[in-house]
Amino acid sequence: MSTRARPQPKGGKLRPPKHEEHADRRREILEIAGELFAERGYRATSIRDIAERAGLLAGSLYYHIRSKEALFVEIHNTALAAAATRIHKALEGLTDPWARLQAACLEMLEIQLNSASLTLPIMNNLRSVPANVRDVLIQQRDDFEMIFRELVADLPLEDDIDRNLYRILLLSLLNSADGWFREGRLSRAEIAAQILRIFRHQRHSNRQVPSSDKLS
Amino acid sequence: MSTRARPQPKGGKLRPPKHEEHADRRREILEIAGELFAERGYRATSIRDIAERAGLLAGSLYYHIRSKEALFVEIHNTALAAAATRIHKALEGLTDPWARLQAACLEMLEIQLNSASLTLPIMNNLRSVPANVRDVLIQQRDDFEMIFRELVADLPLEDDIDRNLYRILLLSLLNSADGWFREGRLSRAEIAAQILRIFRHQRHSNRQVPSSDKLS
DNA sequence: CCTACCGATCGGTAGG
DNA sequence: CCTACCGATCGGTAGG
Repeated sequence: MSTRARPQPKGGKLRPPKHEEHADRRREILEIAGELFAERGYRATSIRDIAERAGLLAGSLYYHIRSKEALFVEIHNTALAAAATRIHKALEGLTDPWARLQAACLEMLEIQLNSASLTLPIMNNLRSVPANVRDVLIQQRDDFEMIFRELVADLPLEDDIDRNLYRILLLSLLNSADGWFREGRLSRAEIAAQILRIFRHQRHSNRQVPSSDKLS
Repeated sequence: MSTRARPQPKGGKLRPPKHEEHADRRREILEIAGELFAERGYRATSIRDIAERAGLLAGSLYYHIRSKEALFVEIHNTALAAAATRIHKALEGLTDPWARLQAACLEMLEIQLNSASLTLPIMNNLRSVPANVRDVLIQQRDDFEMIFRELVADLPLEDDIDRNLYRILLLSLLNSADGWFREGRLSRAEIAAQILRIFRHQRHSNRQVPSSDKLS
């Protein structure tokens, strides 16, 4: 009777096993919860909001999840992993360090500005999360930042630029994109290009034209 | 009996009038609430938290404030006004556009990283605020951004840099400073200098040497 | 400024 | 997955 509302294929062969159905339902719930957390933040999203959107009652959610905190941590991890995969894919085949950085920035923008799927912008907004949970999340974010650490390490930056701060500032911009982005004026690709125009500093020349500059 | 705990000067002349005492108490409450909002965000700060820190009971707060929302709006306004004043003061006497920008950045950093007084970093963290309140706040923030609009307008930037986005990115960095700043490694002044090193682009030359430049 | 309370909502649980 | 709850906490109010 729990499957009352869902159409069932007649042949037993076509029906997936129970635990698979259950895993699907769980994934569905994670996705819904992810959207809500991304839209409203941790605290402003109630367990009842999630349940309602998933079509069940608040108490029933606990058949699928252990707690609100565990739910959030799992979503955050999934989102980080998905984001890392997307960025790695976006870098495939690119060798020029500036081109690689620009591609990574663009992909980060797409990720942060798309709250539609599990690959979502929860990376900010951590202040609404209980302190104990936040500590776990921040550590996993550090792992994720390794990608950018390597990207920045490859840049031919002037010596007086602190690469650590450079990376932190860049990531801070990208992670808070949904706070400052306004649809319409500039495309995401144009914004990525602009960001790179600002962050692009080379040891000797500032433009593509390698000429006309002398060393320090 | 409401003044029971506070020492009272004997002579009537030394005691401030009732309405002044009351205004003092109110200011005290605003300051306390401001710190809490800055630390925990709007939603995570309860009226009872504020009351406790101020030494009274939750219900009694409503003798001083109209509502939690009104309290937050008032604090936000006060903070923005104080920040604008501080930045204007920091710019006094400076004429070089890059020096002015750097001074403004440093002052913004100091403001954002100091959650001790009413001049505090509430500018971020707006997602935990109810939507209707947020709209009011964002508009007043726009007024505040005018300072940076002018600072950026004065910069001798290359033509292919979008000054609007340039300002938005810079402000986003500064406003989220308490999210990425780590005490210890670099001083605030050093960070401001680094930010300027990144955001400094001139039409023809990239260094301080004023020579060897021709006008466009 | 306190006492004493309101209705609403929260995360979570027991028992089926 | 539902019914029927729990204790805790929320913003806010009445009446003094």
